[in-house]
Amino acid sequence: MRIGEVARRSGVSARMLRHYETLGLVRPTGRTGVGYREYSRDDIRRILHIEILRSLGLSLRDVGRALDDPGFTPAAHVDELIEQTRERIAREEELLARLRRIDATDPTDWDDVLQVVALLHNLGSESAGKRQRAALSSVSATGPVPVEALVEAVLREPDPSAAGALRWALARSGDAALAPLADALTAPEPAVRKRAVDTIAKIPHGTATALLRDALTSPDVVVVRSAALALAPRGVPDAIPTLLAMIVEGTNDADAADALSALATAPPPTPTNAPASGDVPASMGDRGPVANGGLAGERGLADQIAGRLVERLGGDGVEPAARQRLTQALGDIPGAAAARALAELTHDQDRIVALTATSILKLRDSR
Amino acid sequence: MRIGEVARRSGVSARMLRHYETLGLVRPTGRTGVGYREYSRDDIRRILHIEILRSLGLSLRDVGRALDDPGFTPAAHVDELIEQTRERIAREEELLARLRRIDATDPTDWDDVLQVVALLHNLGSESAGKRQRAALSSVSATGPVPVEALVEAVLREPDPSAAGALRWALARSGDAALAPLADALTAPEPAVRKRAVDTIAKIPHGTATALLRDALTSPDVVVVRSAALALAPRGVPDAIPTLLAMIVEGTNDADAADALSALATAPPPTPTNAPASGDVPASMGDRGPVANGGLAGERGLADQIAGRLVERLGGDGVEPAARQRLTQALGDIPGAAAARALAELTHDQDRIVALTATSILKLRDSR
DNA sequence: CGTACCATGACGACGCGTAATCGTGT
DNA sequence: AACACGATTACGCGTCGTCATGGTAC
Repeated sequence: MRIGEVARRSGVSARMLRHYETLGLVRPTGRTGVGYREYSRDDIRRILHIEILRSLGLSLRDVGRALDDPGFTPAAHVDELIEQTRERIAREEELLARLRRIDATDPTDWDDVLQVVALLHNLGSESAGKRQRAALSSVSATGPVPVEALVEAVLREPDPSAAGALRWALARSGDAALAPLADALTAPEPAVRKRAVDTIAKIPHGTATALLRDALTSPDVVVVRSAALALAPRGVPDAIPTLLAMIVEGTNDADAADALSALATAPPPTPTNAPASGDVPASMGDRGPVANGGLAGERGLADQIAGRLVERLGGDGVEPAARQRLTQALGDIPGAAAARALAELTHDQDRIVALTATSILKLRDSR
Repeated sequence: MRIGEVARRSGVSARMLRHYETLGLVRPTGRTGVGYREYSRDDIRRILHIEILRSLGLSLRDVGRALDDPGFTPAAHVDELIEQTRERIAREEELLARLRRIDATDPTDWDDVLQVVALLHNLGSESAGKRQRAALSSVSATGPVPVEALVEAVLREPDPSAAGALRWALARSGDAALAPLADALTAPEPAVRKRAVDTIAKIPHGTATALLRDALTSPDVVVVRSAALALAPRGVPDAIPTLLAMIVEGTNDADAADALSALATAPPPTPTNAPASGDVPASMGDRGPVANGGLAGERGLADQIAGRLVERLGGDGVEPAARQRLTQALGDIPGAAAARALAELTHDQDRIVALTATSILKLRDSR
């Protein structure tokens, strides 16, 4: 068979058949009188073998060794090919992830692309300072910001300052961050779940509030507590049971008491995404209770919270220390109901509780 | 800054910096008196930009266009890069799968590799005939056989002949096939589960029998029925309830009756992997009941089966057609208990049942 | 004077298309 | 004489290391 037909039937171009010959991979059994190559059936089998080995990723040189050098065994070489392929796949996957990130920002020109890549690179930096600066710079970037990348960064950020900067950046970038953050609430690692809820807590939109309310039903107590602390200043009463439990158990009870107080004085929740007051990184810490002079506070809600605190104070099996924490929390609740309850507590059987109530009432009167 | 320092700080070799220059990507702002390249800060920024774009998979030519040609926008190009990357990944994944298959066969020389690849190729062929021949050839192959590939092939094989050949090959290749087949019993597609159980049914080893017994607890009735049909000739009485139900419901009732009969005459199950009688593809169909002249059959088991059939015959709400099927099944059960039950049935209220019992008894006597 | 740096130019590797030029089969 | 096929030789693609040869900074 001459070269053209071999090419057609094997799928290897005549060019490559001649090239194989120069490399010593196939030498046609014979030549016709005028020098045409004549391929035998064995030659064609060999060509097929070459193609098979090439399809496994062997170079032409290695194909030659595999077919002719008995010392060149497949055992180690196949393992090596597997390892190399795995590495290539890993690299390509990484590249694909970065390309997708870039694509998601819908860049208008290559400068946008460069900015995004630089940002991505800095977010993955070893230095916490660099990561923090990258987060801050993302806000002032001219082009669009890869929100998902920021979310992933904040979820793995151990440094508090960098995490704060990332949360601030995400708070400014809108609702797009909420979907991936919601997913992270069910992540296998508890630390990631905590970071997720703490990040959602920094996003002012109404959708974030709804998400936090969902988080109250999480099986992870840490998530539930953080959600409750964040929901209180937003005027969501669903947080009350968790906050009460925190005070009773003494876990983060000071924050929980602050939150209850904030809830008692907070305006009712805004249903849609209304931006919050603070829009600069200066107020990056936890927002304290909003001091609005009791003008807009819901009287009914404050009295209701006071009632729930009193209920717990009278419950069975509540430890003395817990009763004292509850009394102190009651002191931060405005309104007549709280005042009345404190007055009664001045005659409490527990002397410390009674003293606490007395001194709180003095402070209240002097105010 | 001269080229050496730039190279050190940017990670781009001096060779490549000069190459970039010939391509017009970077031209150093100036040259010293003797012609040394002098790079400015802007030049270095540009070099970093080049590296960033290259890291995204752009060719040097495209990098040039991206940096200098305003008409070359990223929108379409990034999408294209994503698509190309995806394709490369898909190809590499396929390659990796094949390499792993090969590695699993532990080839001693490249001829083994070639055989395995050819087999893999033919197993994936469009032609059912080729697939069948590949399956048959796998048995006579000198080297080791990629059992997992055979399993995957049989699980997706729609052609009965090819499937039969694959099952025969797997029956000869030992227990290695059982693990992946067991996994396939819980596959999402019902057809795959069916093929899996039918394949296990063709493997004679004791481990396969154990697996079939597990399959009796599957939530998939189809799987349970096939398992029961396969277990009966192996002398496993656990199959009885399913077989009875099949006869009552009329689903595959002839096979179920045969299976019960085989169970009544079969030897007790061999606990370890004893090869079955047939070891050639001639007996590729369902094995019928083993005619051993009633010498080794368990008398007790036959009578027990007869009892269960009679119990069903007397049950409430059993349709006439079902009672007739049960009677006929009873006819295939040897032993005194069955004979006695048939004699009683000749006076059954249902005339058809009575006639059936009568004619069966006549046949029995004439035998 | 030594050593580290710089310049330009060129080759090779990897797999393969393409093409120019000349000869054959039918 | 036309036309498909063959042979040989050679260039180019894209990225980059490396080597050779000669000059320069300190």
